[in-house]
Amino acid sequence: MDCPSDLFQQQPSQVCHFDLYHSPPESTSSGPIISPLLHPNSASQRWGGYRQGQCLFSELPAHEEGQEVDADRFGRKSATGGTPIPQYRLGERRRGSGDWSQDLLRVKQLRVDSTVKREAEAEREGHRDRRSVAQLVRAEKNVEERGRRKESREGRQRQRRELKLQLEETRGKLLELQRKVWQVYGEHHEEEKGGEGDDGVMDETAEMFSEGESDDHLGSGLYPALGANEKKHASTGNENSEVFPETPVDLDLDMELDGGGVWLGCSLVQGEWENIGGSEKFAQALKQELSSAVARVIDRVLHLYAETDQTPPSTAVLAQEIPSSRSLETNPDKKQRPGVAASMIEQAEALPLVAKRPQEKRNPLIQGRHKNLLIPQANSSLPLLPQPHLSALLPPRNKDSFLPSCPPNPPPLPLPLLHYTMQHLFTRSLSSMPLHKDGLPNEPFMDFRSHNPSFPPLPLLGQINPPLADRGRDEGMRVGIDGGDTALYLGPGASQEGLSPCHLKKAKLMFFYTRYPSSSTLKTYFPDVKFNRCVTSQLIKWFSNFREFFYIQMERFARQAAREGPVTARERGLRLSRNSELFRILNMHYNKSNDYQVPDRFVEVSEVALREFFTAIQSGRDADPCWKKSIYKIICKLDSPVPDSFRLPGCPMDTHRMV
DNA sequence: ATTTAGCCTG
DNA sequence: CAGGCTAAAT
Repeated sequence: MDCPSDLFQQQPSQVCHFDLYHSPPESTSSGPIISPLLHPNSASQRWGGYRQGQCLFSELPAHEEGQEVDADRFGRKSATGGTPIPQYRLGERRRGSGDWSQDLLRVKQLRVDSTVKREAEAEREGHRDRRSVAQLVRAEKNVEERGRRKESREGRQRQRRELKLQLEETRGKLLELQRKVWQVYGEHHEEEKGGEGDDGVMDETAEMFSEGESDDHLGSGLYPALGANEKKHASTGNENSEVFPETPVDLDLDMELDGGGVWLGCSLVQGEWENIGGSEKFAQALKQELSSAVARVIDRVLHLYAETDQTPPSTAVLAQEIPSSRSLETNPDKKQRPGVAASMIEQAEALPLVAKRPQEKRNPLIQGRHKNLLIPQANSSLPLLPQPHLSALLPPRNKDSFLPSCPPNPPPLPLPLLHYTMQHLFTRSLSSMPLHKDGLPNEPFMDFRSHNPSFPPLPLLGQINPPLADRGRDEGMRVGIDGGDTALYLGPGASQEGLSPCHLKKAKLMFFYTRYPSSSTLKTYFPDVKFNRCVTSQLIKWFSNFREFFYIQMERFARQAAREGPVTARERGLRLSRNSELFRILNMHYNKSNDYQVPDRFVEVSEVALREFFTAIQSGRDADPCWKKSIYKIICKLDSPVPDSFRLPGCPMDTHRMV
């Protein structure tokens, strides 16, 4: 199956023009952008029917056309409508309603009528036909004049509603998609190990939508409640009955759920992510698919709005659709679509940040093999966190292989900013999915709680609106923002080609947690960066430089300690006090503004490094040209998960440390 | 062939 | 911190 984004691009013509009177009705049904993609079996049919209805509406007053069809088929009902039926036909009808031959005649007559009408229609389109009966044409025209005026009002409203509906439906689809993902993942998860994470996925996915849009019907507590379906059905149905009472839109949710091919069809085969590395694949695929698909859908719908209806009401409709109940700083950069786009962006930006706050629990001390004799007991609470590198766990080029037709950076669309915002929306939500149960560096919060107790949690603040963050979290998987812990997110809100000083700062802070981030980790933690080869290697290089500095300092101080007196060093256990010169230097380097509290974990890792250097030097191992390698090996195993707060764009700031 | 670590240099 | 380079891994 093709990737959604590709399919989107294959139907650009559907969304371009939106002429109420002249364009073929197909152009009005640009709405089902995503439906056919996600549910190729059901959606096309549904929308086919829908489209037909629209066609009737667009070209003629619906009742008129409908009755003409009826008349053609049954003969009888023809004269009851508003159709300008010539007098003789009415007379005919009175005469012999039961007469078969009369009926036959009438049918013939009606056929003639409809032919005439079509000709009139053609004339309106500019193809004049001399043979048309002048009377009929005139009558027809009168009706049409009236009809058109009505049409122009109703049509416009209807168009708006259509779009609204389409948006609604799209949301519905996506919710279902999320739901499906949850199901699939949940099953998979239970089969495999059971345990943590399922609800986290659900939360994330549910939140992604419930927070992002009108809360009234898609809101809190949606998952995994079964009521979600009914809820959505109800709301969509109501809107439908208001707009198209005769054609309720059946969302075919059950069918879709049974489809089984939604995600697996997106170039993901279940077996592919049923192993450790596969989880990451799956998360990546999920991100890619969802972000591109939804962003495009929203873009297009908005685009249609902007194109077809620039009058204030459209804004109102959309605003109504997506109540921006959050107080936000207005973002001056994002005004390219005043009203519509702005509200969308605001809404997306206002998404509560997914802050999983680490629990302040001490993890068991590991007095393991790295415990040097030099180090007193009191010294080390250093947890050995064997954290295999993601890169080691992933098959090479995994990303390319499972998303063959999806470019990592989809081409820009009419509303690039919005697109970006939506990507962020999904990046934020999905990147927090607890897919890694075994504590990979990419999955911070699960392990962060249990393994990284000493460092004060780093939740988020920023644009978050607390009430939203509090919404609907089961099991305390994610702890919202609570008052004490405040880390601001500052910095760029938009995607960047290159890396900014802000990113550098963030990278340095990240170094406190991970000395050897994989490139996929980096991509996860720099969602506001447009990654390409250059940027990726630059980031890698940064960390390489950080390590270099780190190891140089370690070696320097180890040598110094060895020089100054091994005995003293042994007595003091080579502790790295926060008052020490070494600490000061490290803090200066990685946390220049000193607005972030250096995690204890980093201090512990530094101690290990210092010790290793010290003992290596003492034992003369440093004569070996590659004596450092063994140390590097040790240190690279000590990476800890980066807090979730780093997943957000911009620079994390620990306001605790503000002095 | 590509990616990445590490070293050296400026 | 970036650029160039090599080596190793993939």
